[in-house]
Amino acid sequence: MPTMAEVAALAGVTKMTVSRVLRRPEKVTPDTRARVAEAMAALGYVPNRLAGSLTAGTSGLVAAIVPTLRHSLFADTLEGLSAVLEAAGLGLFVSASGYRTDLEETQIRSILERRPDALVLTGLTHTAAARSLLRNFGLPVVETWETADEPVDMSVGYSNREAAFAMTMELVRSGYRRIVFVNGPAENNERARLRADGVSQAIRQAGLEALPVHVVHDEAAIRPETGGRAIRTLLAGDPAIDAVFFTSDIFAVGAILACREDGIPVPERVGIAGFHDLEIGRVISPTLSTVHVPALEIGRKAGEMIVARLAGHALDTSRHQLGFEIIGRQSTMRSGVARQNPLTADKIPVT
Amino acid sequence: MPTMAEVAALAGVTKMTVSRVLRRPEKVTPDTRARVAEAMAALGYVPNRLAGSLTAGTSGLVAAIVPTLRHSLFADTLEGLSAVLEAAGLGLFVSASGYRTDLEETQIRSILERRPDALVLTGLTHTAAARSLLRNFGLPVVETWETADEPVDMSVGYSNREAAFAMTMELVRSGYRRIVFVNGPAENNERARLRADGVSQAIRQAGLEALPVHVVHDEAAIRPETGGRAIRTLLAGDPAIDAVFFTSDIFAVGAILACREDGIPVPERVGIAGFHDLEIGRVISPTLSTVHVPALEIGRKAGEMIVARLAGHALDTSRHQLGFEIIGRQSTMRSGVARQNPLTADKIPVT
DNA sequence: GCCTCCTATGTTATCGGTATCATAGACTCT
DNA sequence: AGAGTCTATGATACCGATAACATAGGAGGC
Repeated sequence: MPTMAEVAALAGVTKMTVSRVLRRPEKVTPDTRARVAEAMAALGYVPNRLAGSLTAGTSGLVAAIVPTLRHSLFADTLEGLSAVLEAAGLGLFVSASGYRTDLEETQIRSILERRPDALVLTGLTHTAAARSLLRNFGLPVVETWETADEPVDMSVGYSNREAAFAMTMELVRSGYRRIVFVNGPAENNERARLRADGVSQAIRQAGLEALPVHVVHDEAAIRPETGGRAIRTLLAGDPAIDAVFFTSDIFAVGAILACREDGIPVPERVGIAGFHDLEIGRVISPTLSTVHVPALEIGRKAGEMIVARLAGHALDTSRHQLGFEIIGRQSTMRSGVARQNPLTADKIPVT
Repeated sequence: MPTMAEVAALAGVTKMTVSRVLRRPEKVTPDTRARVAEAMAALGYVPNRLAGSLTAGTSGLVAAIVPTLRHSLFADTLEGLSAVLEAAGLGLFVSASGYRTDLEETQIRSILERRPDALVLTGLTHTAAARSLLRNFGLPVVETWETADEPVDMSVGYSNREAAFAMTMELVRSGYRRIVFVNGPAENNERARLRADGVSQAIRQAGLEALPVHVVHDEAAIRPETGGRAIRTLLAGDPAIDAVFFTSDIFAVGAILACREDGIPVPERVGIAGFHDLEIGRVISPTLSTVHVPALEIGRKAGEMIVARLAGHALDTSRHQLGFEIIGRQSTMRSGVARQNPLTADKIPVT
């Protein structure tokens, strides 16, 4: 494997000139530049960025930790991030934490050994050790999906509380009166807590009876079947329930399938709403009402924040809140009920 | 940022001893080891792997290039890859090429600068320059999804020809006689060519009339609408067509939706089959017959091959062919037609 | 008790670049 | 023509680790 020294020797110059040809070509005579380029081509020279980064003190690498890649939300975020980073000449290093914060901490540690220029995390739930490690490191960090009151550094997301509030209001507006929210466990999970908050606030504001949140526990295995089981349990326990709002489209789709099997008409007998706006919600019948979340945009924005920070730009955007959108579809669209237009994020009252 | 030298000074030893504590602890007295560990903790020392890699000559990094992350297939492959690599202490570097081989070449070049220990590519379609660059570099390379006759190095995938053949046979078995295959452009695309081959071979073997392949051109924008348009065009042009086999579930789902809108009964009037076994095919009504492809397994296997190679193990598994599965669902299940059980990969005649 | 061998640790050189400062020659200006 | 200023290139040191060899001290054998 040829090194810069060999290229230099062949071109009859020193390493330094070769280095300049690569990173400051305008500082080198066109003539020399050509000779060096020729030598590089002849030897098939590929610069060693490991060595370069060592002196330069910047690796050109951005690391991202997501819970899993098998969820289109996170994949979308990474795609958005990747596009922005690529355009800025930065590389993307990816880790999947499997929703485990302890594992995340280990991963952060091993990631820091590679001296990334920035780190993108998913969610706000990190171990105390991880938080202090990152703070001490002084590395640009973007926490995504949830927006923090006290982020480690920067954050991009949307308001889970407002989104859950808005979707619940949409159910109310569609004529549903006995609404249950199906959520993941709220301990240690800011997102679940905020959504539950938003729902209960909407129920209160609408003057309806607050029903207990139905908690499903196998969050890591987010599968349709879980939603199916949940709705069966709920309707068996309280037949007067007329709408179920799931914290994920995956569950909601499972619920629709279960209702279809059981002959329970959706949206007439029971309205069903989801969260995330996944593709499956668009093709299922009835189509699924849901909250569109800005997955791709979160990634893009995270990338832009990082690029700006690395360029030494202002930090005034260190907390960014993006919009969501309430998508009203068939699964909550009772005929005969007068409805207003679906809400969009900017019409939502800030709570 | 503390360096190894500072840790050494604080612990009253030399850098070399600190280095040993990190990578060969058994070579160091428990006593010294403890003192060094204490010093590392006190300083908040995080080793610099950039520097380590430079001397050690191995970066512990595996790079993967996928067309996009927004397709669950590739995300699944990366997830499988990531899991195996993580277990082996390797990191994952990801690039999205956007289906453009010229961009891929640029990315390969910039990836090589980071001196990864191995590279995972998607597909076999690479520029000549990229191929020779990789060959010269002598880096372990795994080409995924399509299995090559002459891979750059290693490859993992499944047989697109056999899969397309099997699905077509399944349509024949279900009683369809006038079958059209909807494919992407086959020029410069091994995968599309192999699938078309498989279909036409099955048609021939069944003694049916070979209809021209319907080619959709906007492959990069794989969207349901494209499939809807395709089936409308086809049925308008030749009303006797009784089954359409799409090269992607996305298209097939669009076709089902279009048929639903147009009042064309599926599977009675027309059978519809897809490829990939995406989640949407499971929830749409009628459920979609499709070919299950081993996305996650491809990633895992690629990871295993890399780990084995880096460990210096045998190379006898440099080409690996995984199985696929024919999933017969409602969209091709005409009532009244006697059918055998769905085929699985190992029952498929090798063609 | 002396020699050998092993073990824990130290010394030195090096990995492949880049930052920094030095220098020679060309060019401008008076 | 001489002094000052640029410009292109070179020389040197260093980034933060590890490999390879060196060495001191203790254990074991006779």
